[in-house]
Amino acid sequence: MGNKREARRTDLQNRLIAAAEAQIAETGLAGVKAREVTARAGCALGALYTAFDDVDMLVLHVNSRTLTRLGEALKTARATCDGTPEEVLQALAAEYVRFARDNRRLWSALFEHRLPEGVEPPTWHKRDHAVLIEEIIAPLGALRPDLSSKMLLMRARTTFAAVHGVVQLSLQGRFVGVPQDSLAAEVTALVDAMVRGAHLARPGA
Amino acid sequence: MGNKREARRTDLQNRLIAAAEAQIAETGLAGVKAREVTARAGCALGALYTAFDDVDMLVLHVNSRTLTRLGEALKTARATCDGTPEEVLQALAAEYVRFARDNRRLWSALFEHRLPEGVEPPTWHKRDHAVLIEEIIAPLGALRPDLSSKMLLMRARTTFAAVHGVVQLSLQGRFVGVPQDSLAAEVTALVDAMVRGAHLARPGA
DNA sequence: AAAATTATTGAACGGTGTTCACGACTCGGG
DNA sequence: CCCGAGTCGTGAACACCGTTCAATAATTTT
Repeated sequence: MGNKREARRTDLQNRLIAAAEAQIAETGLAGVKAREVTARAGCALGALYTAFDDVDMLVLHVNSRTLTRLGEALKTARATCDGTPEEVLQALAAEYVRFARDNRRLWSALFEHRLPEGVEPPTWHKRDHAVLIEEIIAPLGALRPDLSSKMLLMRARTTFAAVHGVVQLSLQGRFVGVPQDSLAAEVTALVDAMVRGAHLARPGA
Repeated sequence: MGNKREARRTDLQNRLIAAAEAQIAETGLAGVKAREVTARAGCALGALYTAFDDVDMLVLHVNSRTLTRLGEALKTARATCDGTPEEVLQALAAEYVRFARDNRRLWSALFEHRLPEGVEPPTWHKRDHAVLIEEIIAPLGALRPDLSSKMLLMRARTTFAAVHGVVQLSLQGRFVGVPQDSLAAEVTALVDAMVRGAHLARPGA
C-alpha cells in the first residue's frame, strides 16, 4: 500500500479544513488561530505546516469549499427558475442574498481575507471564484445581444459587483449599508433598475 | 495656563494620527503597528494608550479624516457640475472612482477595518460616514419624486453600495472584479443603467 | 520652593504565526 | 519477517504583536 501515507496526509488536510471552517462559522475569520484549529483537528501545532504552507492557504481551501457550495446554490436557483432573463437574474440575486445571510461568516470570509500585498492566490483558487459570475452571463446575454462576449463578461462582473456591494455593506452592519430587513427588497429594486436600464440600452427597444 | 496639558495631548494625538495615516498610505492597514507608529510619531510605545483607547480607535480617527477629505471631494464635484440629475450622479460616481484610485490604501482602510465583533464604532465616527450618501440624495430625489424621504434615503444607500461594490472588487484586484482599466467605463455604464431604470420606475415617465 | 498631581516611559506579559531538531512511524528490500 | 532509509508529526522555542503598569519625569498647585 503506497497510498497509506498519502491517505493520512489528505485526511489531516481535510480535518484541518473542517476545523478551520467550523472556526470561521462560529467566530469569524479573525477567530482562526493555528493553535485552536489544530487542537480541534486533533493534531499538533506544527502539523498544520506539513499539510499547508501557512494559515492563509488553509483559509483559501475553506473559501474554495464555500465558493463551491455557493456555486451549487446559484446553479440550482437558475435551474429551478426557467423564466425570462429578468426573472432569472432576480432569482440569482435573491439566492445570493439568501446564501450570504445563511452563511454569513463563511461568506464574509471570502472577501475579508487578504493575502499579503503582492502575493497572488494560486490558480486553483482563482478559478473557483468564477462561480460568482458564471450563471449571470447567459441571462444577461439574452438581455443584451448587442454586446460582444468580452463586453458581456465585463458587464456580468459589474452586475455581480453591484449586487455584492449592497449585500456586503448591509450584512457588515455598516452605517451606510441598508438595514438587513430591507436588504432583499433593495437588491430586487437594484436588479430591476439594472435590467430596465439594460433594456433601454438595447438598440431598437 | 491650564491648557498647556491639553495642547500637548492633542498635539500627541495629531502626531499619532499623522503617523498612522502615513503608515496606511505606504504599507496598508495591516502595516499599522503600534511600535512603528509611535516611533514615527516620536513618542514611546505606551504613549499611544494615553492618547487613544487602542489601535482600533487610532485607525478610526484616520478613517474619519479620509472620509472628510472624500466628502469635500464629492461636494466640489457636485458643485462643479450643475447639470441634470443624471449628470450629477455620474460626476459623483466618477469622483468616487478617482478618489479611491488616488488614495487606494487609505480608502481601502475605510472598509477593510473591522472592530471586534459586537463592538460598535463611536457616534462621531458613524456620523462621518454620512458623506458617502449625502450628495446622492438630492439628484436621486429629482429622478424619483414619487419616493418618500425614507425610501429615498434607502435608495441612496443602495445606489452608493452598488457603485462601491464595483470599485472595491476592481481595486482589490479580485478575480471577479473588473480590470482597473475598465473601471471608470463600467461604473459609468452601471450608473447609466440605474438612472434609466429609475426613470422607467417613475410613474408617467 | 516644595508638594501633589499628572504625563510619559519602556520593560514585561500574554497571545500570535511559524520554525525546527527530535523521536515515532511507514515502507521497500533482504 | 525484520530492519534501515526516509518521511511525518511533535511541541518547545522564536520573533513579533497589542496592551499594561510600576517607575520616572514633567507639570501644576499650594
